[in-house]
Amino acid sequence: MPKQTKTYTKILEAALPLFAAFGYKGVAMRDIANTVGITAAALYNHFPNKEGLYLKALEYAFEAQVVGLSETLGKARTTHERLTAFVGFWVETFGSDVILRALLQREMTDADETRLALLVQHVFQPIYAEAENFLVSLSGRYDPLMLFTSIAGLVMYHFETAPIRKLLSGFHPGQDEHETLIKHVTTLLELGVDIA
Amino acid sequence: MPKQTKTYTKILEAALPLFAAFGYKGVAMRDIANTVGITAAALYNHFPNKEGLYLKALEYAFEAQVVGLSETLGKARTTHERLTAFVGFWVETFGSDVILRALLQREMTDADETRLALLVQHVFQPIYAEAENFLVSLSGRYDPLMLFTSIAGLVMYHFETAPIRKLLSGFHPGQDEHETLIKHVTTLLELGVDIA
DNA sequence: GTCTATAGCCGGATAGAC
DNA sequence: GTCTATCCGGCTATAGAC
Repeated sequence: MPKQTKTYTKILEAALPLFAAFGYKGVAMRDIANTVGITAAALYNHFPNKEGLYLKALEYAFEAQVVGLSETLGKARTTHERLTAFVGFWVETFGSDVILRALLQREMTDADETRLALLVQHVFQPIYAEAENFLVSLSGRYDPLMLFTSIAGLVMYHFETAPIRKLLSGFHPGQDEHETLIKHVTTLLELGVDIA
Repeated sequence: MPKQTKTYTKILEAALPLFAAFGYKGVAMRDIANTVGITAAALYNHFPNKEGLYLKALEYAFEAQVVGLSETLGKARTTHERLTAFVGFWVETFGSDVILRALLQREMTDADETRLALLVQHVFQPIYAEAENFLVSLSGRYDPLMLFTSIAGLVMYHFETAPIRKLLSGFHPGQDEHETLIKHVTTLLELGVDIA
């Protein structure tokens, strides 16, 4: 199983959108092979089995996704800027990459031990580590991990519920624009609901 | 296909935890049948096919889940009490019912048109309709649906990320207690991050 | 490294006896 | 309404030629 062939990468890149859209069981080895332009049997020259292919595809999708957070946080001077940068990071990272977001969502619902560890190692732990100081500096009032989860959830749930909100009575397309979302979340975090 | 037999309900109740845990494709008709104590063929006396069974199971799980929200909101006198009640509603409804939450999560990632409509009709639209006035009264500053999504996300993302957070460095078991979560979310909503 | 062919298994669904 | 038996299609994975 040579790892650095061009085909190897082509397979991963063909597999990712499929797994993201239809899930592990929803994708057949034939589907991936067809997309690449080879037969299913040829896949086994590069990967031991379907499970192995999927795992490598996940790693490939997740690695090097967290670049730039500490830079972005460092550049920002005021707390307001840093908060906006942090919220913006979530919105841009997962708002622009539908595949990454879908994979993440599927992994969270399926909750396989091995793959969750991968997800933590490549995505959540690095982000959390870089953000922890900032989170504490934001407010000593809150548990850092809970605040982390809350900010992430504020952003991510808007994406997760997008197909649902389209059907709700209060929906307006403008709600899904990145700029609007960033502003909404940062304002809510800074000012709260502002009970009179 | 008689609908009111006892077996009919027993099938749905056997199927729901299976679908919640393993997803639509992860559950075989034989699995459901075995759990009930009949054979797979017998299932077709009650449902036209697997898809039909799944749809009825979803309806069964979702209907009458939204009881009590307007009562709860009505009882609360101060805005603080109403906010706590609303957050508490999310936490209790979905925090105590793992199956309901898993089904919801799976439906949101798979995003089938027909089933999303079901979900909106039975779950989200009723809650949103009952909460809209309250949301506007909370703060005129925010778009009601965005605020609705934000509050829901604050709660739900803590549940969704539970398996992940267990592996993160800042984790502490107390973070998963309902009381802690309610307090965290309401405080965050009322006061924000409190930038000095 | 890719192909064709196929083994072997599993899952949905039906037929027909009871 | 449930059973046994079975069909059929789809899927993973392997064997072996090129």
